[in-house]
Amino acid sequence: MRQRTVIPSCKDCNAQTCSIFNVLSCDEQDKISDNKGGNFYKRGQHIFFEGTRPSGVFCIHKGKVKIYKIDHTGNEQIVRLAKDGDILGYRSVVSNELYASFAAALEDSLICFIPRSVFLELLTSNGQLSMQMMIRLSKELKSAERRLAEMAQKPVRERLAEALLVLQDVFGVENDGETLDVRLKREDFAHLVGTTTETAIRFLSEFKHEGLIEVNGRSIKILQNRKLTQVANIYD
Amino acid sequence: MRQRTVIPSCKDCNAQTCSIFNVLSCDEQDKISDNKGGNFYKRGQHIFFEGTRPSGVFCIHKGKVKIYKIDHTGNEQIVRLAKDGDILGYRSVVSNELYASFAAALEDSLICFIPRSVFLELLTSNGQLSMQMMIRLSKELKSAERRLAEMAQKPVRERLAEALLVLQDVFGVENDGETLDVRLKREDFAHLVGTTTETAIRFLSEFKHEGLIEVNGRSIKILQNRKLTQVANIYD
DNA sequence: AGAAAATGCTGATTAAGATCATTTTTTGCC
DNA sequence: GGCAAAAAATGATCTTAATCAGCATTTTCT
Repeated sequence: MRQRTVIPSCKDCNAQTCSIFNVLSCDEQDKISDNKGGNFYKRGQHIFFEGTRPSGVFCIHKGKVKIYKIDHTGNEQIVRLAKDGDILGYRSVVSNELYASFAAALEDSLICFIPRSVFLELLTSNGQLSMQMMIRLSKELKSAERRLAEMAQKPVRERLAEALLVLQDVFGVENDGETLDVRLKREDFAHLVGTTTETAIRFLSEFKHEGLIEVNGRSIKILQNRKLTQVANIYD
Repeated sequence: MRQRTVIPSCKDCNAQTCSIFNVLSCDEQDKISDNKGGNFYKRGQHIFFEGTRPSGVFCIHKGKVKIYKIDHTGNEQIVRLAKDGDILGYRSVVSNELYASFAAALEDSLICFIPRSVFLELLTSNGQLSMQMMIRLSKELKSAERRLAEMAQKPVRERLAEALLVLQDVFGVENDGETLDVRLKREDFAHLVGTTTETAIRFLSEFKHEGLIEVNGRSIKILQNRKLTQVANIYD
């Protein structure tokens, strides 16, 4: 029989320090630890499905996740990315709605699960936590509105350049200081940028030929941060 | 000398009943009334500007507002619409950032102004209000992510059909039960949908010829709700 | 390790929508 | 009410990116 996944306590969780839960008291952390579950998700495995009812929030102990939508023709669009310490599914829990997106692991991930009731109780009892939650939601909203506008205003080449910088920002780089610490399929690049796989491939090659990035299969080095920012037409 | 605009008290505000402030106690309402300002904005007038620091939140007593972004080429994209009872600028106040968008009146509007400190104080002292705020932010985030995906996935025709239904939903209809209770320029339709004015005009004419809508200058009647929903490819 | 399947790449063609140009109509203003 | 300016409408052309097709390479699974 397969061994049960070891679920780390919140107290011992490195991710915790950079999550919105870092404002919790020891007692409150214990409350989560005592009530939470956890699961190991293989790369590609779904964490939740659009249209289903959330029964709690997920907290990524270690891993990388994409949150995405699929339209009626089967076309995918990634709306958010998440990593260690990030929470998933909180939007739907807060507004008491069905999931509006899918979530799937981009790499093997260990993800905890906090029941809805426990999460909501903390949210109503701890003002600091609810403020953190509002700030989190506000920043996500800002990011979503920005992307929504860019989707209409910027051509694919610019959006792809920005996506590379976003990936660098969100997932960081490996020890060499320039290789993106995430390995996406070309398809996922396309779904992130909002284009087709072929077009994503073409512009990635273009960036490679222009010396902006170095490509080695799915591993990508960002060589010219500054220039890529210019290509992306980012001012802020 | 021009007469000072009469600022209505929150207690007498019809809009209040459908705003997130409907959870406030009488004392809390008084606190807002005592500290708030107010202003009359002519159609087209700006309410706030991207890149500036918010010093409070706006609450629409009566009026219609667009929140939009402008890219480096001067192209506009509407990210949100607001009406009586809606709050503006709360996203930036909550996350303590500069405004990420512009806001301008779509019609002559009377808009109150609640200082940042007063708003934040209520938000930290009233758990119900902060929960309302989280729910509001969650729903806006859902809407923004939905639009972001649709921007990538749906052609202009479908997005325009959806925009018409959104306008109906947000601003409602006039007494005849089918004329949209908002008069937008074709340009604004384009900026809402994420296309050019010419393309917006062409598809509006198409809908007119197909008998889905009736157009009379800027006044638009939605004749076939159901069919428009089909054109928009909306399933939910 | 080797086969099957999935992914990546490239070229040719097509389609959607942007851009440009011009005319007509409407709106706002004195 | 009339006039200038703005907005709406329409046609022609151009551009971007999607689609389709075919082959190469990498991954995954046994």
